[in-house]
Amino acid sequence: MTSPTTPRVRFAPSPTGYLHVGGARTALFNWLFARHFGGTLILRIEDTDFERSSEEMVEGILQGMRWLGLNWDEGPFFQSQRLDLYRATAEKLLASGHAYHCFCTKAELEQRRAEAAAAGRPPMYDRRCRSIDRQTAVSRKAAGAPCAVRFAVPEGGATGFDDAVFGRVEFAHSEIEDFVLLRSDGVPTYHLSVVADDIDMRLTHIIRGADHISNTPKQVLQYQALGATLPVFAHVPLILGPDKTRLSKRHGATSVIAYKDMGIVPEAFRNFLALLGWTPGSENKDREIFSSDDLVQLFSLDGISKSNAVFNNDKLAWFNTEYIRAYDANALLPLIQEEWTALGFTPHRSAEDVLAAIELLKPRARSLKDFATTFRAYFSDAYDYDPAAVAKFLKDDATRKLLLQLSRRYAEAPEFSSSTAEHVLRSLADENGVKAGVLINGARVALTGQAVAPSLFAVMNALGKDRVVARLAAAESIPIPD
RNA sequence: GGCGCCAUGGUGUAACUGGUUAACACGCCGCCCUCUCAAGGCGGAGAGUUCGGGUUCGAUCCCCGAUGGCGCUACCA
Repeated sequence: MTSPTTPRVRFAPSPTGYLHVGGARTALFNWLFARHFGGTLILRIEDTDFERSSEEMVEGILQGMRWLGLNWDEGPFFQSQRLDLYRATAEKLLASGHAYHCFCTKAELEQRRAEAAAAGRPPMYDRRCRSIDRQTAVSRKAAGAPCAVRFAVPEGGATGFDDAVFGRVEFAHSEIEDFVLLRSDGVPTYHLSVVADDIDMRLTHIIRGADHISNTPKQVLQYQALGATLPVFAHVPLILGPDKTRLSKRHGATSVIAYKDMGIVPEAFRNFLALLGWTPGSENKDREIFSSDDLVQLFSLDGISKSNAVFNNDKLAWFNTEYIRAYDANALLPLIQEEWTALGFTPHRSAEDVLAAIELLKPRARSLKDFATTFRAYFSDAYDYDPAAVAKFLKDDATRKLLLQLSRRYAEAPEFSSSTAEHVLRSLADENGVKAGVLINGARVALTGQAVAPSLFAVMNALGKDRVVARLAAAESIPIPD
């Protein structure tokens, strides 16, 4: 037996230009697993499909991982730069008789597939090139005949593996076709490059999407042919859209960065994602909020569920409010600033006032976006009045007149605080036989432009005397929507 | 079509190796609080565990079948 080794895992996306939700969850699980055991996470870019890959395309993936706080220990490695390894591996398989040259052209294959389908036969490769003996194959190749390399799947029996999530899974060899390892242009297919790399990188656990379950026997066969020890496979169920079909653009955002752009806080997204297809055990069943450290400590392959999970935006939104609320105002500020600059908004208040306003508002924010949209009036004097709010609370001329009076009283008052502000307002209402609520609601719209805000006197306190006086005085000139 | 996997309220999940009024969270509804809206507090509706057979004194849990969903079925990954 070998000495106990720390796990080595990998996240191996293909470079599509962005990190999608499913990939992010796979990355997260690998990261949690590695961190839990003090292991190593390797980032590997599977870019053997040159048509669709370029080095720039990886930036989106890195960006997504950084946003989620997922760091890696080795890489990124690019498969496009490791071609020699794959060719050598194919050569080994060829030499040991586990693989053979195939001279069938793509067109021929397609035609035979069509015929098979028409005849109701399974559209598998008919293995005709398998009978060409090695000598003639080599000379045909040397003569310039283009050929691919296929794996020779054993005739009878079955190949299986013990999945850490799904348990024993087996496939009959009759169901596995002689898959291509090396294309005729010498570029490896996924089936070859994953195995060659996973062996070369000494990975101990393969944690990846369940869509790879059916591919796994093809890989197991190669491990065996190569005499390599099998890693532990752990397939993670897929993430589905609300209609229970695989999550795609149709369902809205699939890119992780799109959620950042929606004003989601990374901790919220990570927490949400972690709980999609995994539970930290029944001891923690009444808890939903887990810090990064909690997740690392609690993570285990045992908690991974076998059934696919539906991505639920409402739940994500809930996590987001929880996290925004729990954030320290100082820590929230840079995230909010990003929103501001994105919208070309500049706050006109002192750093201290900005922080105080954030403190006041964060318990009611649904998204970081709120700070740059509906909460503008707390950070700048340039804000808009929501027409619906004006129509609801500020259309009455008498109310506007009273707000003007209120403004004067505040201006004349010796001191200004939440409690004195409230006292002054209620007295004015009493004197005029008006309900305090009328003035309160009107003042809220005048001060914030919104019908919805924190407690009015807390708002006044956050705004300060001068702004309150000025904005109330301006109430009269707020346009009334038709 | 073939092969594989999965199946607990609308959603995410609990329910120790078969014995629970099937639990929690999101969402939804109502009430309280109240200056608005959230939040918060309280309460409620919503699944008898996809369906049908077994095994068992007893099945969400074990077995078989059906149905449904998903995945794979490329010289894509």
